[in-house]
Amino acid sequence: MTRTVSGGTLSRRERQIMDVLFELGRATGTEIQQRLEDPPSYSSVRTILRILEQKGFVRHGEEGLRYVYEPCIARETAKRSALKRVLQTFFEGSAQKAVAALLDPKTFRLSRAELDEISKLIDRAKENSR
Amino acid sequence: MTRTVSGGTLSRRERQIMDVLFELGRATGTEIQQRLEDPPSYSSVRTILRILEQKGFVRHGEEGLRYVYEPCIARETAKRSALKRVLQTFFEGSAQKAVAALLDPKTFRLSRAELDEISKLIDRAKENSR
DNA sequence: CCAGTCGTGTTAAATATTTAGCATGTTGCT
DNA sequence: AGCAACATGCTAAATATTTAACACGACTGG
Repeated sequence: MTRTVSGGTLSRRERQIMDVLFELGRATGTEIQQRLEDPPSYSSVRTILRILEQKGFVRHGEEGLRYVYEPCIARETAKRSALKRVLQTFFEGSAQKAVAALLDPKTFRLSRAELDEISKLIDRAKENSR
Repeated sequence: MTRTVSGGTLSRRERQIMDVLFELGRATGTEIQQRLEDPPSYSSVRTILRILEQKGFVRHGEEGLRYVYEPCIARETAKRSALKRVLQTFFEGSAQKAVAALLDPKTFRLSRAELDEISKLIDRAKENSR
């Protein structure tokens, strides 16, 4: 079985760090440290980064002097699997229900323009569903 | 600071168990055990349930002989905060982008009827945005 | 050139998590 | 009553995670 990032395989800190990396795309140890809650020492952050790298979730490139880290998994893939997990847990697997929640004005405010955009997407989806 | 379930406060198993509980609404130790990946002994599951209860994330009622557990946090609240987290991490905070991903036929297949339903929701949202 | 700064590698200790074992109590059945 | 089945409480050990300390090399400014 493939270890998946969104799956429960990661420890707490590991997940936090992965989240930062997905959010930023790529980041140095320092940047990551700054974004963590209850930030530990820089040294600790690097340790976990090294572990994540060993596990194959992260890779680094050298940029001048320092390392810049990024996730090994395509953002798209991670996105999808994160969504799937939320769907499974909270929306009985139904994308429709999730969309409904996203449209709920109590939670998220969408501008008129955004709503129009979404309308277009739906029309397009309807095309394809024939 | 309030400890939030969707926040990174939980350990791996704790999270897995919370996910099951959110999915099922309420469940016994045995049911939870069955749904865990790499299920540990029943005994272990109960230990973590007790910890979660101590931390205030879960409560139990006695049902006949056995305990039935459920999350302390309203499903709705948990839903919203899970969505927010995904949005923040993967969609630059944009609900629109998330909806787009949910409509992507590569990932989720929505029936014609569902698409129509969503259209209605959007129309309603447009009403409110005036 | 030399001291100071910055970044990394390695290692080991502290802490948290996860696991399971055993004692005990209740129910139901023969 | 006595036994088996099942559930919980408590406790301790095994394992994983998290943290930081120290050593070393590269670059920088005086």
